[in-house]
Amino acid sequence: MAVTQQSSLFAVLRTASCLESRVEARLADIGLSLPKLAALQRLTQAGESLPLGQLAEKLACVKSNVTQLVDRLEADGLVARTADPNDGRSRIAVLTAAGRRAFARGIGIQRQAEQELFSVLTPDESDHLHRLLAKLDAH
Amino acid sequence: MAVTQQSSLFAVLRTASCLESRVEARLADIGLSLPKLAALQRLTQAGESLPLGQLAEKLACVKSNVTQLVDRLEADGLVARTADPNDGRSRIAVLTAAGRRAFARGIGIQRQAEQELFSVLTPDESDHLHRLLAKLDAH
DNA sequence: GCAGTATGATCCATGCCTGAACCAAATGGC
DNA sequence: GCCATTTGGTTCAGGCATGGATCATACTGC
Repeated sequence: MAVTQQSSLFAVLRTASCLESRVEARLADIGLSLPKLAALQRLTQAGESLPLGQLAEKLACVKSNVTQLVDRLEADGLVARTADPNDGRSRIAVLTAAGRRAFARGIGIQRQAEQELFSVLTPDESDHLHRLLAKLDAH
Repeated sequence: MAVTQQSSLFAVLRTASCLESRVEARLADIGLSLPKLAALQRLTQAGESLPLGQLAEKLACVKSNVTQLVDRLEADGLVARTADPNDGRSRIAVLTAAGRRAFARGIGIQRQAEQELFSVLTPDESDHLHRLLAKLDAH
């Protein structure tokens, strides 16, 4: 008899939160979270510093979120806020030495976890998944 | 040249949050959210009422979360807390008339949104997606 | 029956996210 | 140069999630 197919929407959401929490669990070992790691990554990619507004853009979130995220990262000693010489309103988040180390470790953990979690898929399947997801994202 | 394949992990997470926010946006029109709708659904499925602990189990979340979620639903007038005659510790969440109406409307919106969002996939693609996601979930 | 333990719910602190209100600094038109 | 507007950030209120502490009630062994 036919398999009762569960909601596609919830299938995607469940898988996502499942993957997310497994990666988060590993990152927690070094005091990082996925949002924190993402912020550190953007900063690294941008050459270690970015005005908060641009960081918000790259993280595709609202500015007030970045304010708080950087607050937490600053409390952790991973980034510091500095003044923007060209614009008195702007504040620049810059990676600290500890931030660079945390990012290096975090990105390693993330890649490792990702590889393990997705090792159940063949390269072909992985490709196919990407194509399907891209279709869903479109517009 | 080869396409630089983006992280599979982030591809899944991005698609999920994208789908989620589009459904949430529609639900917001009637004052619901996905977590609230999910709670109403469990209650409906269980015959309109459930002890909070069991609701937490069905929602696969922690009890303290349900306490707050039911607080909000109660404030919205969609559920009410009643005593459990068999157990003085237990509190039972029961759907109100407004809760039944909200669930009926919400589930309609959700199904409609889901259908629209997944209409970009053929039934075959949808099947395949399910299989891939199931593989990722597996243990 | 009475300790001691289990359990159901809540409370509190915290993380992450949003949108609205706000403020100070920059900018553009005149 | 000055005022109105725009822009960068923060603040605040609130939603949703977690884990740990707490409390009252139930249960269990004796």
